[in-house]
Amino acid sequence: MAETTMDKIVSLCKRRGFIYQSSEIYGGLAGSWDYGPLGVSLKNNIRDFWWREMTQIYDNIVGLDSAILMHPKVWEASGHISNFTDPLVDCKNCKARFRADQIDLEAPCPNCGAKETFTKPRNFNLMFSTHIGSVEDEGSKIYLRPETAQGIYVDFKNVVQSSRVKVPFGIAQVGKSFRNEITTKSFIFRSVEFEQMEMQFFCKPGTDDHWFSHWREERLNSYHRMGIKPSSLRWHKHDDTELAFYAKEAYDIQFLFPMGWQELEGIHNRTDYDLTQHQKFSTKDLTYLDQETNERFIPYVVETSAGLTRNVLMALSDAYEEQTLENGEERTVLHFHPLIAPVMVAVLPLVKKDGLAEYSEKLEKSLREDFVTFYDQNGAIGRRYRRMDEIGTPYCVTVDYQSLSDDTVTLRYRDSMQQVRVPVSELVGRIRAANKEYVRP
RNA sequence: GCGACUGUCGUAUAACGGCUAUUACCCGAGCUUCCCAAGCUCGAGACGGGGGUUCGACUCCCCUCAGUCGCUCCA
Repeated sequence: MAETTMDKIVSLCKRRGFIYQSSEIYGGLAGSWDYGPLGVSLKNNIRDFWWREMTQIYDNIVGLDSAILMHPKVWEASGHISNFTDPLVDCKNCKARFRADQIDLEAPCPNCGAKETFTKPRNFNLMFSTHIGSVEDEGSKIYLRPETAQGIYVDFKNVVQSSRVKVPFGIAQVGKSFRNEITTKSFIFRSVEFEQMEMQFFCKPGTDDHWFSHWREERLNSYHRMGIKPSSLRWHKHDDTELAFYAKEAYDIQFLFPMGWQELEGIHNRTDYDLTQHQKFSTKDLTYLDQETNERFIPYVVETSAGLTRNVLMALSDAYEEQTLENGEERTVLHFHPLIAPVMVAVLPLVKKDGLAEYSEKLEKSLREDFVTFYDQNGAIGRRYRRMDEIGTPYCVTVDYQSLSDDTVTLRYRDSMQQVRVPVSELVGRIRAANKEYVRP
């Protein structure tokens, strides 16, 4: 089988309208990407799949959409600001980070004892800043959020008081985040503007380990349900040197991208760190009262944090296949699970004369209520099948002369290329059934 | 942010200090066609951007933007 390279995926994405470079006619902007007609459909489908699982299937998870721009104190409380307003040094040996003004740079590393391993003092300006109002001064400086999680923590009290949730419960949010990355890399894998799908699960201290393993299992299973090859997914546990300062335990789900194993989603036990910080900085009481036991506590948080845009790249990488058919011809096919395929069904007249085109257009319109459809009458039928294969359309419906007399059509399956004769009246049911049984080849 | 390399139609490419910048695939219009990229005709489409050298620059030089690889970074 031909190797799936990033070049091939980038090329397909541009050619077929999945993803373009931002501001391309002006020479492009590094680390920014636009989602074309098929790309936005794929991205929305992945987002909707996640949202449906999290807020509709599971118990006790509610949704939220918090603002991208937040009070600057949020980022002081979270620790984001202190980490870039003060020059920092890293120990190259143990990766520990220190404020340059608080340690002796000539001395051995206080953490691991290694000598002369400090980097030069640097400012880490990972947050984009801007100004509210038309006057630029320090007082009006605000930031674009570098993660969606803080919006959830800050609204914790509001959600508890307004939606009758009881611990343990979760808050889910999908939204854009921004990081002023020093290097952007590997197509859309790391970009300055990206979308996150995060769920913060609030639980009683002491139950956090249970919920941590619960969510680890659920999140990996979710990718299996999306049709991703299990052999392309694996766990990566953060050891002590990789653990963020707020985390008690952290695992990443990694995916085998064309450039190697990379992080797709993080499951982190963030303890009560964030709520405690916000309680301290806001001076508002963020404790939770358990009415049954009459206990008051700050909940622990288990976070599932997935990159939506990374999910798009995963879906493309996982689905991409170049096949050599039995007759020696080549085809490129995207094996998207029907749940996320940008187009569900294409309707194609075998030829475009003798009323076949008219019949097909009418059929295509009638299917629109149930599926995302596409109509194409242009060129030989085989060519149109290949075009649909290349954008990952799971089903093609072909109208021929027999259709005109008995209202049956050919239903052609993308992965197997097999065809069955189906009455038009059974089409929707057949496609729905096939979707339920779908197994990625 | 540092170093090395690379920029020609959507993709992959060819050539050249000087005639209308080559070819294939893709794409569009038409003909043909009763199920998997067939064929024929026609058509659209490119030298990343700016500056310099030169009678003349896609070609040489400088800057810039973008990309690839390695380091760094990824609280």
